Amino acid sequence: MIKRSKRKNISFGVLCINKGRVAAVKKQMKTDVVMTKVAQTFKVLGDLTRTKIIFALLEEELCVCDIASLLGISQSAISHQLRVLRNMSLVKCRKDGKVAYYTLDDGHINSLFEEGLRHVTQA
Amino acid sequence: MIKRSKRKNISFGVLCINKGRVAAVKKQMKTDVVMTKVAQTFKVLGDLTRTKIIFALLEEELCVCDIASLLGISQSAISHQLRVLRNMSLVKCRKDGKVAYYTLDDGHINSLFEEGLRHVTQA
DNA sequence: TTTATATATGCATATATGCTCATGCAAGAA
DNA sequence: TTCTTGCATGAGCATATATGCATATATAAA
Repeated sequence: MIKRSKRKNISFGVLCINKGRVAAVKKQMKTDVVMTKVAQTFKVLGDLTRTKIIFALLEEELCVCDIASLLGISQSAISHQLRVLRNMSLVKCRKDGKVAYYTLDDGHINSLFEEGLRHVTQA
Repeated sequence: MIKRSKRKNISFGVLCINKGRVAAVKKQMKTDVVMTKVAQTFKVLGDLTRTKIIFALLEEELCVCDIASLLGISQSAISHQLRVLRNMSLVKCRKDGKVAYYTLDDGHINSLFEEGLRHVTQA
């Protein structure tokens, strides 16, 4: 049996192999706040239901039951996800009587989403 | 007490309020396969550790322990995440002896990532 | 008023996810 | 050969997440 107790995380003792490169990257690295926001933005777009909602709202202003009908997903599920998108300020809501109409609330989402589509549909 | 048993999902019976809009969106809607790929791509980018890895590799070719050192995250965690990125063909690996060097394996990721950064750092 | 409808939301739950720990494995050093 | 090193990976755990159910809320109709 090989004893492993000696090594553990010596790589953290050595730190890294290419110190120059690591230092260079460290200089360019954004703050944790910025990186967290970037990750959060991608994460919100990283769910099939929300992806479809965004795509739909890219085309038309729709109410909750429209979206539910379009995607074949329960009103509850859509409502829950719309809240997530609202909290991220990606969609906004307009009330017309009992009906809640949703639209995109972020110009950048278009280009971001289309960039994602382009990535997937490339050769 | 109000009885709710009568209604349930009548909204699915009615289907939707704006049939025209829904039909229009349906025409434009991509296939589930495409939408799933889009969502998966965003999901992979939607984790802080992976976001940082991508950013780092945008700047330099790095080995596993470089990345671990740079981000202050264990070698194991980095390795696990690199596998995720490998499985999505977002990074590729070059072996130099015991050392595994990683680079980005997808030109589109640059623009996608920078679009995300732009989204976050806007006013 | 009472009833119906469109949406929102708290709770429970099943599944997914990210990390640590331990260890496997391959390449080089001793 | 044996030991060390850099990386990969499976198991287990703790947290996160997406959805269904039941119900609350608000608006409108009857």
